Amino acid sequence: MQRRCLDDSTCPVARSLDSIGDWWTLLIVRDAMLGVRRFSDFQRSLGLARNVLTTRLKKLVADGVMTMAPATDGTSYQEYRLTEKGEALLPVLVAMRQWGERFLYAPGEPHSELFAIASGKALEQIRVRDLDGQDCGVADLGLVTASK
Amino acid sequence: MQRRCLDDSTCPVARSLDSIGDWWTLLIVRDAMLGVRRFSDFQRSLGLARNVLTTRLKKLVADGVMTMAPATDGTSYQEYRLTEKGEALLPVLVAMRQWGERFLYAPGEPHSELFAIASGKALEQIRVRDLDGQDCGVADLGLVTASK
DNA sequence: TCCTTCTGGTTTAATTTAGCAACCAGCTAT
DNA sequence: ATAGCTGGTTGCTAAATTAAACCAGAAGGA
Repeated sequence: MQRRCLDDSTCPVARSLDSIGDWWTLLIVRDAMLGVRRFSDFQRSLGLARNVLTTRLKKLVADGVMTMAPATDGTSYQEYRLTEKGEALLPVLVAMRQWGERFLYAPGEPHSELFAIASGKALEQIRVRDLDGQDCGVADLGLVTASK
Repeated sequence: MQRRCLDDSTCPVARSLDSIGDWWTLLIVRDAMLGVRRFSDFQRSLGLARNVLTTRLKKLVADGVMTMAPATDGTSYQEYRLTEKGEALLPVLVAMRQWGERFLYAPGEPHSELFAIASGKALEQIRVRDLDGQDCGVADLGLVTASK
């Protein structure tokens, strides 16, 4: 009995979850975006079991979300870095972060927040729009099966 | 030994994952957005075990993402619906969908796609921007701890 | 050089979760 | 009335998660 595999799904959400839906995986990606690169730093930062971290990193590398490369700091150790594919998960993490900020914290409760280094300003709220720029809610959307 | 609970984290991503990071949960929310409301319809659509569906729905209701209400079709059964909080997960699902569309399908491979019913047009690519409207990549962002 | 610590894991064992099938009581349609 | 649907629950097994111990190679210090 294996956990259901969704990597053949025709729904991109399901297929994405097959890559990044595992427990801990998105937190590893989040940390990687903040500059964490080394095995022990991930482990310290997240506090997860080392063997689990091993399997998660292996899967992320196998899926092309991260790469393992020799460290750039002179030591003969290695580091894990996000690929372009991995960095492209930024909108997912930001959307999740904004949802959490809005619904999961009491007013005044402290939480971390992203800002743009260049301007020092906070981020715009992510919205779903169609190609005309019209905001779309759940009720405004339909689903088709295409093959582009 | 229980699976790590992250609902006290100061990072909104972690706290969000505590609500919606479980296996199957985001797929249930996705189906709910497409109009699925009944227990057996979720089960048929997703093909997950019924006991797992039960615990997922209970947690979603407990977390305020969905509600259980008497069905509107005259029968005395019940239906599960997204709350406003649940519908607010749309950007998360769209971001995940767009990531999957871009990286997880071979050219020409068929997959489902969202469109705006009003205009018939597809969705704009979700981007991360600061309040000036400047596009931000991973390297352009910093993290602070605030308490708004 | 020797000793200690850090790194990046692997192994083992205990606990929890997921998947499957069977079962069941209360509705509904025929 | 009766057969099937609905919305579960229960019990079992396989797999995943956890924590803790262990380990070899590299780095750093005396």
